[in-house]
Amino acid sequence: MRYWLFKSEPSTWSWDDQVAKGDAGEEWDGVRNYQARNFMREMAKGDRGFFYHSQKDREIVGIVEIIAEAHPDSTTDDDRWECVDIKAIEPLPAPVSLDAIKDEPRLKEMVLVNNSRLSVQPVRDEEWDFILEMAKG
DNA sequence: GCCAACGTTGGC
DNA sequence: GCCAACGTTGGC
Repeated sequence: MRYWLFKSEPSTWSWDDQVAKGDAGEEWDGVRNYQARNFMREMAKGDRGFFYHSQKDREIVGIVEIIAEAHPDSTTDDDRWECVDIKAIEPLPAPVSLDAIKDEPRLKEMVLVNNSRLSVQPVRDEEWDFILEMAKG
């Protein structure tokens, strides 16, 4: 299983919105960036991802699971753009902030730190485990 | 609210 | 196919 990170501005689509969709989940649509799309094409059903609130909050708030692999994005007729479906699994015991991640030398290679504008990104196994430890406090 | 970084678009 | 212009994202 691989790990990922999904970034969303909470005023547009928040963790609470995602939770409200339940097991039915929701398309991660609206991505118009090739790098992000390519990562979504690599995702497999059952992979997991962090749900990150950008802008005002800047913290990882929950865990999601990929429930449908890449398919055409229903919000556009442009067939270049695809998306996966994800569902909320559980919130983190405590959110892990961008500041905390940046303060942690073991996470300095994270895409989140080095390419802040990429909205869908891979997370290494060791990064995933370490962030979960941080969330447990 | 500003601005740096970056990706995309389109003219040539 | 290059590159300038432009638009968008997101941290600060």
